[in-house]
Amino acid sequence: MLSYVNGRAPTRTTSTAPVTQIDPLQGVAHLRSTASYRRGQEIYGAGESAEFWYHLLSGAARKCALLADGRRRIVDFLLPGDFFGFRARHQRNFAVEAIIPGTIVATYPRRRIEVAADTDPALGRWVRETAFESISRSQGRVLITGRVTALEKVGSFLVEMGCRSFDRIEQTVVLPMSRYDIADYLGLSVETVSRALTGFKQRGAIRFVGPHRVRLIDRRALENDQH
Amino acid sequence: MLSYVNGRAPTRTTSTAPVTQIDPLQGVAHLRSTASYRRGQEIYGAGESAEFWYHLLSGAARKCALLADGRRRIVDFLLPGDFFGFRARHQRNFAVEAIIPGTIVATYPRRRIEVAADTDPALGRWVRETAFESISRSQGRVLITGRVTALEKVGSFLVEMGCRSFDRIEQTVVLPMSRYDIADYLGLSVETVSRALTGFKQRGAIRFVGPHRVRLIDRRALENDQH
DNA sequence: CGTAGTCTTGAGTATCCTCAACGAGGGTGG
DNA sequence: CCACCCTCGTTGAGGATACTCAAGACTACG
Repeated sequence: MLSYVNGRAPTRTTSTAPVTQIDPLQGVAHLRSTASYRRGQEIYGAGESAEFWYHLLSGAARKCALLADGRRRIVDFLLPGDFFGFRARHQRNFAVEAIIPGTIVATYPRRRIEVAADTDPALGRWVRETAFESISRSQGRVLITGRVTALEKVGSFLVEMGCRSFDRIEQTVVLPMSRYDIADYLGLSVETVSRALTGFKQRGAIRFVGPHRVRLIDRRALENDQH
Repeated sequence: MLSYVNGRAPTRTTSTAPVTQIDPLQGVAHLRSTASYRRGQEIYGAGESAEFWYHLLSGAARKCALLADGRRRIVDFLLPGDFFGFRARHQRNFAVEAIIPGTIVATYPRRRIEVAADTDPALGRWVRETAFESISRSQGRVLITGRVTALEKVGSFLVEMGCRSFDRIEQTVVLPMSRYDIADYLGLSVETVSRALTGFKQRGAIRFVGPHRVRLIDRRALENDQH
């Protein structure tokens, strides 16, 4: 059984810390406020009005949809550096929850950024670029979840995480989410995910350094489905 | 076996036709050129530099990725009104091919739109909104392809197409793509797609008016997976 | 009217899900 | 400090689902 800690009221602070930031955002840094979230805490909820854009600074989060029958479905994992919360219409379809305790997220008021972008072409371009990146990422994800066999799904998931969440010091891929989350994301059962991982381990394609740290040994074995 | 007609050189014409157009694009209408594509013809290819933005005016197209092992994977279907080709980096990951003979696509030079957007805030906002719509659409798609059973996948695919490709006159959903394309898109085999459709038909949830026209009778039966 | 591609249906098999149980780790309270 | 609980992760056995292979019916188009 999964537990959802959905307490609100994050520890919000007006940020003046010199976070390494992309240039175009410097001009609107005074609009930013950062907040820290506990494990399982909601960053924004489905049905909220889309008044803010978000920038995940540290930790990790999951973007979920609630299906009509009550089941949950993870649509995306958000990692440090990711922007999210872009929304055309005024209401949100998804909820975002922190996975890691102490996940830090920066918040920008949408309308005020839009206004600023009207007079600052560089900012406007930057928002567009960021949105385009988000599109590319989203479509790349379809290539992972759309794979046929479980081994293919898990394998390409590991490769994707290897690109997005790599610890250079320990030379390992960090999987901050639980096996349940991975299973939900890939449309598999937990057991199948676990079995696929042990399968890769036994074949020497990966090596575990704790359940949430993996070293990718044979990347080709992860991408090709050689049963 | 599928056939791919990949001939290039579409029938390109500088457009002055009074197509119904969204306001913000009026200012850059002179930059537009339209082209007609044959069935299977490539609108743009993987590896091309992303110099244009596209607007599908009539017909239908599929966005595909070529996997390392040579297999193809359909990532998206493009229907009248859809914008595509947004890309952050300079090279494209996907190829787009026409599905319907005589598919008409409008093309806008990316850089010149960007320049125009620098001085026209409404245009800049419109591009952002369009990109955000594309993100929402892409994530909604994950909810379809990420469903567990084949019936769920095919059912929610029909519902989505019911929203996107509805013929008001005949009161039918138009499925311009082949069963093979649907199967590829949903990550199923052709046979399974066919069987799921027959299943829905026999249960009275849908009614066929030719293989590419469906009337949705019981929408709830398509969304709920009641085996 | 013929051909090629598309769509449907059938039978057998492999894969993945469900149910069940057990081990490991982290946090809390005695 | 240890025991306990809760969640997470892994492994096993059995059964349902979807894939593969195969063949026939239908459509579109020249």
